[in-house]
Amino acid sequence: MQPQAQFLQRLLLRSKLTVEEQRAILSLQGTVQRVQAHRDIVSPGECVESACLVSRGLVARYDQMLNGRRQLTSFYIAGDACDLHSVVAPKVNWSITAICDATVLRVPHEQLRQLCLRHPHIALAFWRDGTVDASIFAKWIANVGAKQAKARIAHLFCEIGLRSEAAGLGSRTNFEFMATQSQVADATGLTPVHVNRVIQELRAGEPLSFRGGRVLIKNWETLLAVGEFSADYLMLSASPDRLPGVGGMDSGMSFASVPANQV
Amino acid sequence: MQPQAQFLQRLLLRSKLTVEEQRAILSLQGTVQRVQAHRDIVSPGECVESACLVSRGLVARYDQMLNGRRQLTSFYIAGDACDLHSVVAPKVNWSITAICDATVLRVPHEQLRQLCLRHPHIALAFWRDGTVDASIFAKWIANVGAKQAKARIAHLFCEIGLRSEAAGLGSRTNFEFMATQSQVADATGLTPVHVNRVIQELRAGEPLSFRGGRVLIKNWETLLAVGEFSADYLMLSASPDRLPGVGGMDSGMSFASVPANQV
DNA sequence: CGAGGGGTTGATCTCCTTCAACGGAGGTGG
DNA sequence: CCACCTCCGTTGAAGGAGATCAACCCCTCG
Repeated sequence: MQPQAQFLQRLLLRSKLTVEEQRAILSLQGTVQRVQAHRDIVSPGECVESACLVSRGLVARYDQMLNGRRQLTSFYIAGDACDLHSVVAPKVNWSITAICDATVLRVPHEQLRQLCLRHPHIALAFWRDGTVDASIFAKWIANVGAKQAKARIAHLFCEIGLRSEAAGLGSRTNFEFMATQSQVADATGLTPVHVNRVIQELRAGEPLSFRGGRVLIKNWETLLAVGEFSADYLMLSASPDRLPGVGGMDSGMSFASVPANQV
Repeated sequence: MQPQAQFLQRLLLRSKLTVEEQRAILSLQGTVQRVQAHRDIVSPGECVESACLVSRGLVARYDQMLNGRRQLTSFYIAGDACDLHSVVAPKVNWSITAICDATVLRVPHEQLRQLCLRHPHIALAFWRDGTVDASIFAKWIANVGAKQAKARIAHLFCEIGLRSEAAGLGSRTNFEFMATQSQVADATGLTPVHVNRVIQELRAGEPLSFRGGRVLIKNWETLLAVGEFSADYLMLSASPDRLPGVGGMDSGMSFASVPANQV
């Protein structure tokens, strides 16, 4: 599937868009960029001029401390835009890196701007998307700030599982997660050594296995409980949303899904 | 100053708006609500129908764990909208609470929607505002996940200081912060006892005093260093932004500041 | 074959928590 | 006006979750 279609699919999870709006998104032009594992896509201080749509692989945003310690603040899987907010705030002060070999589509801001100004509902969909991001950030604060190691790690796996499923990349109990234990440590604010021990506990206590970039959750309910996980913050369940138009209803508009090849 | 004007002022820190757009924001109608300290304004599971502009006092968003522990995920001071994203995502799954006695203006989503659809640049300003929020969230993850207690607390004080200054509520080294040590603990993922000890260290080591809801920073540079604080993530320094219009430039538009009383 | 990255294990250390108690300020009611 | 309560800040002692340090193994890859 082409990256634009992946991205559209993701937007449609939460936003209702007309056929015309969908076409506009599908017809975005960008340059495909392959990124090696551990290479940074964006670095602090940059003023970026394009946004990145992840089309393959795993990408993460992180902050680096002076002592070298790094803290991942979010993961982005295929279909996610790791950078969309850069349209309204192009100056970044964090890094985005490829966790494993990845492919991204770089879409110039110029085009996204046009989209936003021509199609207000697309701007709102982008904003909504950013809101989900923020909601995940907030949950991570709670995760890292107020939970024990085992719960943090369990929570992370639950999140990635559900997001992968929603993105059509697997099921919540069996999905690819190309991160090392060390990267999980960076995401959960723990050390690799301790992550290792906890993952062994989780393996022993049945709920999951994590090996070679694949997560297999044997007992979803247990893992939910261990991670104190509640899915609402991902905003996946609600039906896609759209603000009622100014003049009244959206009568006469079509919201059918546009097949990806129809561009 | 009326809350709408405070809010506008905040938006103008980062977004450039025409006189007309500014007027539209100033003419928002809402209901003023006084909230006692420790009372919740929004609770998880709610589907809110209005957004809250903080006009006086201190407000915070938090998550509650099953064991009763709570994690604050952000503070909102006068002028901030603690809830703006609810326009595009009205279902909330966290709480918003008044840290001290506070006054908020509740603006119905209906009006904000109208604003967004009639004035695309306002939608973008709102999105930009949400992006700042997200940026702060991300920084908090790094703060809580990768720093020691002293640095976390120092960082928090730096942030609130700068934000207060930007909002015209004091200077970065002398500002009101009506939180208890216990609430600082909830924000930094520490225990009240430990926060107390660390604050004493900070007092002894000169950089700051924090008593009776007022922070006095005696040595800003030291505090920055201790907290490993870098202000860019607040997006305060850059000049206000505006996407270039579709047709071309913004020729003929006025971006002068509208006096608050001129509505 | 050697190098390097990732996973695993054990021993030790430490930052922070937990538990428990006390003092002071402010508010309330007798 | 004082007794009383509650919330907040403060202090001490003990305990624990996780960090740190240092190996070692396995696999892949050049």
